[in-house]
Order: sequence, then structure tokens, then C-alpha cells
Amino acid sequence: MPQLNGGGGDDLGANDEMISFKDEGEQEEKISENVSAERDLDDVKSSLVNESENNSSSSDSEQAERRPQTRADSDSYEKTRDYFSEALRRQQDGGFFKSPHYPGYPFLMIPDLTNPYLSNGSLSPTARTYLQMKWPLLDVPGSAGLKDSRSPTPGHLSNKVPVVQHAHHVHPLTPLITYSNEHFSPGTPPSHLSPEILDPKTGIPRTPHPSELSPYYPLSPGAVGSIAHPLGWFMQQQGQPMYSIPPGGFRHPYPALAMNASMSSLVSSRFSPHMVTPPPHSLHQTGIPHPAIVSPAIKQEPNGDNISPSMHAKSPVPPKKEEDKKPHIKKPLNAFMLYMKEMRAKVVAECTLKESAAINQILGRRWHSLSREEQAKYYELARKERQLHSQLYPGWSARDNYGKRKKRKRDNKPDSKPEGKSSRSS
DNA sequence: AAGCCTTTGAAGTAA
DNA sequence: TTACTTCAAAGGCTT
Repeated sequence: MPQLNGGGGDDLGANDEMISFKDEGEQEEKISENVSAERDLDDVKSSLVNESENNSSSSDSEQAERRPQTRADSDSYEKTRDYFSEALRRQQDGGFFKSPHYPGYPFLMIPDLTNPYLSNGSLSPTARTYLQMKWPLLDVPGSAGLKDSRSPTPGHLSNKVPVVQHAHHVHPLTPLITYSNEHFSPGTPPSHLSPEILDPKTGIPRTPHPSELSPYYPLSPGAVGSIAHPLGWFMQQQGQPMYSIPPGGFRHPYPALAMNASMSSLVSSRFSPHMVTPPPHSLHQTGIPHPAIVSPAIKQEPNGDNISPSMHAKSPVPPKKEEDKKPHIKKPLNAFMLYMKEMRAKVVAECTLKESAAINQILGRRWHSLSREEQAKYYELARKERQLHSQLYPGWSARDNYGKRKKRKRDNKPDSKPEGKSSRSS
């Protein structure tokens, strides 16, 4: 796995993170919305089946195969296609994607937390939606308020968001972190999406206007009207608070104080009070737990190794109690996870597949089929997530979550592959 | 009920 | 430094 430049949280993905690109997926993403979603799916399916060497069983006949061996073949195949697709893309993209050599992540040089835009200053549709979701109160113009992308953009978070308008190229389902599962069952989009927010053409849910999202942002009307905090998403992602403060779980009692100037200025007005007096069980004032914080009831190892040093030092409370008190802080989502969250519902809606394993295979392929800039969006979002996460939980380490999942190693699969995930590690 | 499956990426650990 | 491991989401499936 290509490691990022590792540098202090500002890292994005490395250039080689986006190795394989093929036009198939991109076309799927961009054309399928105009064509048939089922064709798209069939395409994915058939390709999956081909790769699976038709070894899909009857039970998963329509599911994606699970043979890791196909990767090498598909990779070479994809790379071959990538070559052509890239050329094609550059023809088609015109001025949009001009970089002759991929400049890494255009955001690498933009440490600004609040600048989820493409290198050309444009805001991708997905990113725009992401902003709508994460900054629900941010005026990210969907169609109105189109700003000149060349106009100077303020360094701070501003409503003057330069946006390249893609009137019809908004991901139909861009719940990215927005729809919590509590509210949204991806398998049955129509059940929660009113007909009005379904694309009349494709039947695929389109990106709702922020006002339509209100149900997922349980702000009181008054709050909506009065609070225009650009970081509303901060605490209310997916209808849940984005990052809330664990009750006494960290060395840094007031993470906001550890934020950089821009962050703290953005956050302080709303979050400082809660940081000083964190609500119990990581609940925001809305009473909604942060997605990154799992209820203490989460399966945890009995040894309580997740207890922060400070807690070890301070409280004589038995580990069991500590576990009850300490919330489980989830890892920040990486780029692919963010992509999955956004696209899963779409894929599920398009197909009859229900198994996440199969869905994820499709998503994995689509991920590789994304264009560089599209992937870059997610890398950037992920980078921001990590940055935000690290600022909110200065003492948190990924290690804290180690051992939380009682994973039984699937050792019974002998030699062949050293365990699923390692087989894919590059 | 708990864990597996499946994906990619980030971060941790061990050598 | 490199290689490997764990976890993040998700939900049907398996044990």
C-alpha cells in the first residue's frame, strides 16, 4: 500500500494511490445516470463474473465473485484500459483536467481545512454535495449562486464557494455520511426518499437540496434559522454529530483549544460549551451520538487496554467501568470508505444485491474506475476527516481500537493467501 | 448472537 | 524500511 508522505496529517494519498483507472467506471458513473442503471450494473456484474472465472455459485450467481486471484488479471486489463481511457478522458475533459502529469493531490499544498475543492478551484459535484451534507448550512449553490471559479477564494470557509456547475452531474445519491442508517436503509431508498427527490428520469434519488435534508439534520427550526455555522456538519454528520467529545476520554480535555486558528474560530462558538461540559455518552445537544463514537456497549475486550493513560493514572475504577465510560472512537474514514458510504446506496438501489461483500466488490471496482480528480476529492475529504479527527481527539490513536473486534483469524485457510487483506496489500 | 465476507486506505506493529 | 495486521462501513450470510 503506497504510504502517504506521512507528514503530520496533511498528507493525502500518494500519487500512486490511484494507479488503475479505467474509463468503464467513470462512464458508468457519468453515463449510467443517463442511460440505464441496470446496464451499469450488468456491466459491473458481468465484468465481475468474468473475473471470477464464472465460479460464482448458484447462491451468489448474481453476486460478485470473491476470488482475489483475479486481481492481477484485472489490473493488467484495467491498466491497459486506463491508458486509453486516460487519453480519451483528456480529450473529453478539455480544460477541466489539464494537468499533464498528475500533480499528486492538488490539495497537498492546501492545508486549509476548509477547502475541499479541486485544484482548479472548482468544487466537484460530490464534494459539493459533501459540503451540503457536512456543511448543511453552508451556502453551497446547487444551481444558483454560481461563482466564478477564478475569482479569489477567501482562505477561510466562505459561502463564496467557487463551483463549477454540473447541472446534471450530481451524484444521485450522495448521502455521504449524511444519512445515518438509523434514518436510511440503503436497500430501500424510496422508503425514506420522497418521490420528489427521486430523479424523475432514472428513478434514482437525486441529491436533495439542503432544505430537503432537514429531516436528517435534526436541528430545531430555530437553530436552522439562527445558526449558520459552517461546521454544522461537524456535529451533525449523517444526522449525527460529526465529532463530539468523549466524556473525559482524552488527555486534552478541550480539543477545540488544540485546533488551529481557523478551526477554532469556526468551531468555538458552537462547540466550546459542549467541550467544557460534554454531554453524557457523547451526545450532542441534539441527543445524537457522533458516528465516530460508539456506545460504550460496543464490544470491547475485557482487558480495557483502550483506556487512556490519563484514565489509567487517575481513576481506580475497575476496567470494566472504565470501558463503560469510555466511548469507542472510531477511526476516521479513509477515502474509499467515504466513497463507499456515498455510493453504496446507489449501487444497492441499482441492483438486487444485498450482500455488502458483493456490493463492496463493485464499489471497489468503481473506485478504481474513478478519475483522478474524483478520487482526489475523496482523498481530500478523508484527509480533512483525519485532520479533524486528530484535532478533536488529540490523544486518540488507531491503536486504541486494536483488539476491539474479536476477529478470529481465518487461519483455516492455509497457505494460499496470507489472509485476505494482506493479499491485496500493495 | 457473534463473526465472516469484501473492498481500500490509514495507521500501527514487528522484524 | 519493509511487510504485515487491524480497523473503519455495511448487511446478508454462516456458524
